[in-house]
Formats: sequence, structure tokens, C-alpha cells
Amino acid sequence: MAKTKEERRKEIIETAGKLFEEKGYEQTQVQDIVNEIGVAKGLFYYYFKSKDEVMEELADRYADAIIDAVNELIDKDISTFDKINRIFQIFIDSAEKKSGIFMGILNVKNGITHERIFFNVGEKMVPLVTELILSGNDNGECNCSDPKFITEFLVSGLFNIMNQISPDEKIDYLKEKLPTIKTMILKLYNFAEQKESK
Amino acid sequence: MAKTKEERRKEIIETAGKLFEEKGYEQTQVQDIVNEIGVAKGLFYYYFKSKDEVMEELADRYADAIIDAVNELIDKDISTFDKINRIFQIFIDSAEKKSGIFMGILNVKNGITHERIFFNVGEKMVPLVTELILSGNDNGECNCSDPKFITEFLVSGLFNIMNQISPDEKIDYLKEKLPTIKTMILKLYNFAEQKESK
Amino acid sequence: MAKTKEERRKEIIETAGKLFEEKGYEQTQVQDIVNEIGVAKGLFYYYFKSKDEVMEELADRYADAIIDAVNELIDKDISTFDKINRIFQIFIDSAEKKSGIFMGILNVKNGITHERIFFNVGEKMVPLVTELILSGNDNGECNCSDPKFITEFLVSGLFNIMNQISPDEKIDYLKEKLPTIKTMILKLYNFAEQKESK
Amino acid sequence: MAKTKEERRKEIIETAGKLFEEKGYEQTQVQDIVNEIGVAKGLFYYYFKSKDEVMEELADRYADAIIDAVNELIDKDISTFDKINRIFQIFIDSAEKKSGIFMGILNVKNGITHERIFFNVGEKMVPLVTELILSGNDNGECNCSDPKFITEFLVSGLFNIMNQISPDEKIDYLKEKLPTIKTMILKLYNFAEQKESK
DNA sequence: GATGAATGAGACTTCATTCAT
DNA sequence: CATGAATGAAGTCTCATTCAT
Repeated sequence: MAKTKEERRKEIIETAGKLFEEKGYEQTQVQDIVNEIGVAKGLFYYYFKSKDEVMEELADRYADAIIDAVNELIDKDISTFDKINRIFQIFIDSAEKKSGIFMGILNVKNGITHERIFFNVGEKMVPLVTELILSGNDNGECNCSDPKFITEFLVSGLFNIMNQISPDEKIDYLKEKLPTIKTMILKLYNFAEQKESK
Repeated sequence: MAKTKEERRKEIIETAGKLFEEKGYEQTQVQDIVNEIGVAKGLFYYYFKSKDEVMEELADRYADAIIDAVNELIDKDISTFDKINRIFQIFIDSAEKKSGIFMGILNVKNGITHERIFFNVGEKMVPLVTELILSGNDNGECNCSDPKFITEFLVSGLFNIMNQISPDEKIDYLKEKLPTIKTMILKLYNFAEQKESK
Repeated sequence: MAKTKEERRKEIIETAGKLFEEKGYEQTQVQDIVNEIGVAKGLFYYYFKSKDEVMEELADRYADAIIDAVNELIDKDISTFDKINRIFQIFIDSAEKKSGIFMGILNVKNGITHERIFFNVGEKMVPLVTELILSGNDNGECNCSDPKFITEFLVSGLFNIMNQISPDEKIDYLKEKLPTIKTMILKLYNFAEQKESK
Repeated sequence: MAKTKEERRKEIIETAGKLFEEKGYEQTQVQDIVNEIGVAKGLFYYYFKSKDEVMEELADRYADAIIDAVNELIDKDISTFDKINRIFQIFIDSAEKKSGIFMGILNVKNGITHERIFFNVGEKMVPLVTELILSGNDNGECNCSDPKFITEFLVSGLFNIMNQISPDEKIDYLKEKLPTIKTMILKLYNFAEQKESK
């Protein structure tokens, strides 16, 4: 047995994430997590100081994955409108990934997981998008008087939609809604009417 | 002392609501609630079967208060745009009331309370607004191809905004954002450009 | 309303007895008893010092009813065998009465009720029957070397049988078994082979 | 410390059994059990899901021990009368074992323990003995028209006797009564008059 | 790296009993 | 006689965390 340290850490985080989504944070016991993996409880505490620390890292990892992708995009030489669209696309795509998180059925009991992840993602994503819109305002691509508020709105709206549909329908549902979302972006940030480049 | 049954019920619900907001559902013990009121723990269970039942009733009461106000509005002889605006106004106003609920600082620990209330409110409010827009579509006041999705977006967006600011700033913040919200409504439901009647 | 003191006492005792049988002593709350009657909980404590006191009185009443009937019989001018038979007949008959007690389905949870009543009845009945057999030994009607042990055996055996069949079948079952019981009495106390006088 | 799982389980079951007998099931708290052993309360729930589960296992173990011994006996090549005698002997012997169960003073409060154990034992023992008598009827060793009823009678009678005497006197008392019990068996099942082989 | 028995504080809940009206 | 809101001690059960092996 004896996996490498990093493998085990990842295994624990991902298993925890899966269970938090399925049953909620409070309803998932450390025992459930180690049972799922097939190791002893003590091992959990060899890798993490507490159950809470796993949650924290979980939310961070998820947020970081999104932010990394967004950062990579931001310096590209494409229109602001395209950037914004792609950012939300990345956000949505993350729901398709096998990350374990985001894959849970809406469960009123797992509120804490959702809020925590949302908080982490939102906190990092909103400033990036806001900055982007502000520069778009400057060069005339768009005209939005309160980009921070609008962005918070869009992010939280999307997030909640994603948490209210079952994982099976999620991908198809979001694909179906994509044009509507693009129209919303167009209107709310006041982009000049335009065609999206591939 | 022996208050009437209805007074005590209300007192317990409101005290519970206040504490749930302040500390979160899981972190609020039944003992905290009865301490705050100054009665014995048994009394709590004389009125409610469980801690969960209080939460349920709390969420229902809050949702019902909003829905009642919305229903009253819906038959009035004013434009659809005005109705929609006022509905969101009611939604926002409810956050100002001293109801005890909704008054909490954003606390990542009280996710369950927020999700539960949001779920109850959203579930009832979205269909009402959707219906309104559909009839607005029919008589040419607006032109929205997916009113249900847009409404879910607006409701969840607003809800999250309200949960992310401290109660002290909340009222002023929302008042400040009101024009922006109205503009969003105007654009997202595609209302014909118009003046709102006072 | 306002029944007489004695009526209310009886009502409470009988209702309690019924519920103890149905659900067991520990599982029956004072609240259940007063709910069934339709009065307030305080009234229960106006008539009885405690829940235990009701149980005590219940067991006593039941035992006394049997003992009274047995005592009446004991001085009659009939054979000892007939007396013994009739005593067990009385014991069995009491199970048919609408007394509320003894009418419960076997419920592993109501052990306390059964044991308590059995204890009270047995304690009073065994010495009477034992005495009877001893005098029967003296005048040659029977010949039993350990009447106390045999009687305890018969009483506890009957009692358990009665607690193991459902109330609906009870009467018919016991009627069916009556000849077997008589044969047991005949053999165990070593009565001279004889015909029972009607 | 850290005993093996099976040792601890057994320790808990036996300690619980001892206390149930001494004070009754309802009157024995989980706290009492763990105090007696000198461990933390959580450990109890590490091994058992509930207090009730211990009781269930207790009754099962006791019943199984008897049934195992009886089964071993049943195929031996001895007379039916001897088998029946030895079965009741096993039943009685089990009361002498230091198993912890069955060793309690008669306590009207421990009715549930007694009823439960009796129920489990009786349920398994009665059919075995009944079958034995039926085959004894076939080969002419005995002649009993209702072996099931008689057996229920004997088992419940013995059981009650055992619960009504203090543990100190129990062994001597039962030894003293053994001839009487054998005579009862002889008569009730209508065995042909005979000598028991040693 | 890994185990899992053991801990123990503290949560929720129950209910017999009281007492002011 | 009757009410029923209020009490509070006591019980069962949970679970994150520790630590000796």
C-alpha cells in the first residue's frame, strides 16, 4: 500500500469533497471519509489538522483551478466581450469536470459546502472580471456603470442555478442556457452589439 | 408568568431566528434559545417537536410573508413593469424589517439557514414572477424568451447580495443599488423603454 | 362536566390500565392518559401522587377482584378438586372481563405491567390454593407433597400463556385448553380419579 | 489498554446483563455500564448502536447457549424421557452459570429483561421439546395429547420460579425441587413409569 | 505511514411533576 | 374540580480528535 504523501492527500480531499456534496458537511463524518477510502481514521489526522481544514483546502483548490484558467485568459489578445464569455464558460465547464465537487444533487443540508466554495470562488473571480470590464469601459468596448455589482450578480446567479439542478441534467441544461447567458452578459455590461469570434 | 401559547411560539421562533442568523443553525443550541428567553429547555419541546421544526417554520413564515405581499400586488391595475419592480422591492424591503431573519452578518457557518430560506422563498416567488412576465409578453409590455431562467437568476443574485453585506450597511447599500437593479430588470426581461409611475 | 371523585379515579385507573397494556408502562406517558380522557394533566395529580401509584392500585384492584371471588368459594361445601378447578376458572375468566388489563397483545415492552400484576395476584392466590390442597391432603382427596411449588407452577404457567396470545383468540384458546388444564390439576395435585360435579 | 474487539464486546454485554438484572433495563443507564467497566461512554456506542441492541444480543446469547446444548443432546441414543429431563436440567443449569444474566434478585422493575429473555428462549426451546415428545408419542414412550401447550407451561413455570427466588438460594432451591420437576414431567407428558438411567 | 480503540464534552430530547390561575 | 404552561433533572446518543502500538 503506502501511497505517496501527495497522492493520499489528494485522495482524501477528493473523497471528502464527494461526500460533502452528497450528504453535506455536517452530515459527513470523518469516519465516512476513511471508510470510503479504506484506511484508518488516524490517517486522516496525519494529513489534516481537522475536518474543517479539508473543507478549506477543498474550496481553495476549486477556486484556484478557476482563477488559474481565468488568469491565463486575461492577457490574450481577444476582445473583452470574448474574454468575459470565456470566463463564464470556464466557470460553467468546471461543473463538468470530475472534480467531485459541484456534482451533488441539490441537498438543502449541504448548504455550508456550497456557501464556502461560492465564497472562495466569488471572492477571487469578481475582482478579475470587474477589472476587465473597467478596462473595457475605458476602450469603449462596453459601458457598465457598476461592474462589481453586476458581476456579483452574474456569478451568484450562475452558481445557484448550478446547485439547483441534478448533476445528470446539469451539463445539458447549461449548454441549453448558454445563449441566454451570453445575452445577459451582453446586456448587463452594455457591450456594443457584436458577433462573438470563435 | 405563562404567556399565551401563540405569544410563546412567536417568541421562540423569533429568538431562534435571531440566533440562527448570528451563529448559524448547527452552532445554535436549543439551550441558547431558551437561555435568551429565560425559560426552561423543556418548554421549547412543549412547543416544537425538534430544533429542525423551528427552522422549517421560520423559513415558511419568511417565505409566506413575501408571497402574501406579492399576491396582493399581482391583481392591481398597474403595468407589468411596475409590478415586477415592486415585487423585487418587497423582496428587498423584507430584509429591512426587524423580523430577526435576514439580519445576520455573512457567516460561512450559517449556510443551512440561508439555503433553506432561499429555497423556500425562491420556490414560491419564481413561478409568480414567471407567470407575470409571460402575460407581459402576451400583451407586448415585454419580450423575454426564458422568463423562468431569468427570474431564478435575479432572485438568487439578489439573495446572495443580501447575504454578503453586513446588516448595518445592507439598507443603504440596497437603496444605492436600486436603480441598477431596475435597469437590470428592464434589460433582462426586455421591457419597452419607459418611465416608472410613482 | 365535573364527575364525582370516585368516577374520575376509576376512569383514570381504567384508562391507564388500557394504555399500559397497549404500549407498556414506561412507554405510556401521563400525557397520553389525560389525552385519552380529555382532561388536563394537573387533574391526574389531583387524584394520584404519581404514575407509579396508579400502577400499584391497578395491580391491587385486579388481584383483589380475583381473591374476593376465590375467598367466596373457599367456604362452600364442594369437593377440593371442584374448588381448585373453579379457582383456576375464575383466574381465567378474569381475562375475559372488560377490565382493560390483560387485554393487551403480547408486547415485549410491557413486561413491567405483566410482572407487577402477576406478582400481586400470585402472591395472594398461591397461599390460598396451597392451604386448600394441604387440607385436601389431610382428608385424602388428594396427595401432593409440594403444593406450594406446584401451585406457583400452575399460576405462572397460566399467566404466561395468557400473555402470549392475542386478546381476540384468548377466550376461545383458553376454553379449548380447559380440559387439558383440568387434567394437569388432577395429575399434579394427585387427585383421586374422579368426575367433576357440575 | 485497548482490549481486542471481541473481549470488549463481551465485557460490555456481560456488564450490561449484570446491571439489567440488578436494577432493571430502564433503570440501568449507559453511564452505569461504562462506569462499571471504567471506560468512556463513547466506547459503548463504538460497539453497539443503542442500549436496546445490547439487550437484544444479551437475550440472543442466552437463548442460543441453551439451544446449542439442547441440540447436541437431541441426537443422542437415550430415551425420550431422559432427553426431556436433561433438557430441563440444562435450562436450570444455565441459571447457575456465572453468565451474569439470570442472576438477579427479583425486581419488579426488571420485567422487560425477563420477558425478553424468556420470549427468546421459549420461542426456540418449545418447538424442540414438542417435536421430541411427538416422536416419543409415536414410539410409545409417552402419550401426551397436547405437547406444545404442556411444554409452554413447563418452560414458563420454570422460568418464573427462577425469577422469584434470590440468586443465593436459587441453586439449592432448584436442586431441591428437581425430583418434583421430574415427577411433573413424567405425569404431564404421560411417560410410562420408569427409572431414569444415570 | 498506518491503525483503530478509546475519549469526553456536549448535543438533542423526554417526561414526571408542579403551581398559579 | 380543573387547567395547561412551565420546570429541570436525567437520559440517550454523536463524533471530532487523540495516541499507543
